[in-house]
Amino acid sequence: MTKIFLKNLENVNISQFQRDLIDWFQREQRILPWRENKDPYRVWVSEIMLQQTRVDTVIPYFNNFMAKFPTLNALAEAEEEQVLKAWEGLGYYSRVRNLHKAVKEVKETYAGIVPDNAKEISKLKGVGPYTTGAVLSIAYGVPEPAVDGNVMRVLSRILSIWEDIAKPATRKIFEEAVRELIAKDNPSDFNQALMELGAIICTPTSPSCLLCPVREHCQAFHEGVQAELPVKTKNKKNKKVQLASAVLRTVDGKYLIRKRPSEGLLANLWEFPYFEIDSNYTSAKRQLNDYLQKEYSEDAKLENGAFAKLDHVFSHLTWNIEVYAGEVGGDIPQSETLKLVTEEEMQKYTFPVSNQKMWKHYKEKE
DNA sequence: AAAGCGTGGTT
DNA sequence: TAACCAAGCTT
Repeated sequence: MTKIFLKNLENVNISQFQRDLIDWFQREQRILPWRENKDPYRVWVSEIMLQQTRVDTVIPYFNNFMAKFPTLNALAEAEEEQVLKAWEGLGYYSRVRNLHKAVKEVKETYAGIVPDNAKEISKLKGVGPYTTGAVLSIAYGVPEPAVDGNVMRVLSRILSIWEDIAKPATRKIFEEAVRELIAKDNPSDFNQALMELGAIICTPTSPSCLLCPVREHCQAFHEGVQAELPVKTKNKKNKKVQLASAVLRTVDGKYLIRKRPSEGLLANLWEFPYFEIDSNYTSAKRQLNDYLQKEYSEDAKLENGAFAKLDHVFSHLTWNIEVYAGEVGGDIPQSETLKLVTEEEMQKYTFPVSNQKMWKHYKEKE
């Protein structure tokens, strides 16, 4: 495996490649809020937010997050509830729980200074191989690889590497390639330039090779096979799950919400109670009614038809949800994970987008 | 190694 | 529409 790309590296004029790439980045890079300075905390937060998430989506979240938690210590001292709320709608919520935990660790163990070496920073929760390299190179100028999907795509084309980038083991091949290619005098711009190139020129479909600053170094371009790279095996189909959920209101206008478990899907977020439908049983409404009466209240009463049927697609499964409205008594025993709240109080809690969709339909129905 | 983990945009 | 994607990490 190693020999494949080392052989191809012989075809690259490395110092010229570095100059062409970095010159282009310094000319053409996008103006982004996390590029205002190289505060390691800001770089770190941006890298976590950008995991599997588009730049345009991240920008407003990043600005809001920095306004609320301007420094590492501010985030470390914040309440979990506030931190999760700042992430609401961004997805992959374990990212922010891990970040919060890691920032506390840095405050306690490293006096609030983000470690500047791989050994220490990679031990932090949520900091994997990519984020380690990104923070070290961008914030501290350490020549470490930061191999994300962009970098694998770009280098698979430049070096004509045909390994399957969907396989975890493949990342190491690209890390070794970057170690050979990286500009030791400017690893920050070099790593960012590889990613920027992947984001705006060397795109997954129809790359803009005629605008590419390094096309003369690109073996896939010379062979005309850029459209066939990178090699990436396909994902499996999503599993579909049928759910019935209920917006339950008391006579004095409070709504029943519950907190999800601290691990797994949408951990620690709040939601309207739901139930997974057993298709071998009777109607969804009957099942939901039985479930609600058993779990929460003897007198939960559902309206007749579902007021909404909606699909919510996750990365690995799809919820098909029937949503019912109903009424409950106000004497339900509340706890840390079960509450009756007014519409206004609801704003403090963090809900997944699936729940926000239900609420939107509910309000439109009224 | 492979599966679990969100969301919104594009094709 | 369904599939695929977008600056991955954990278990």
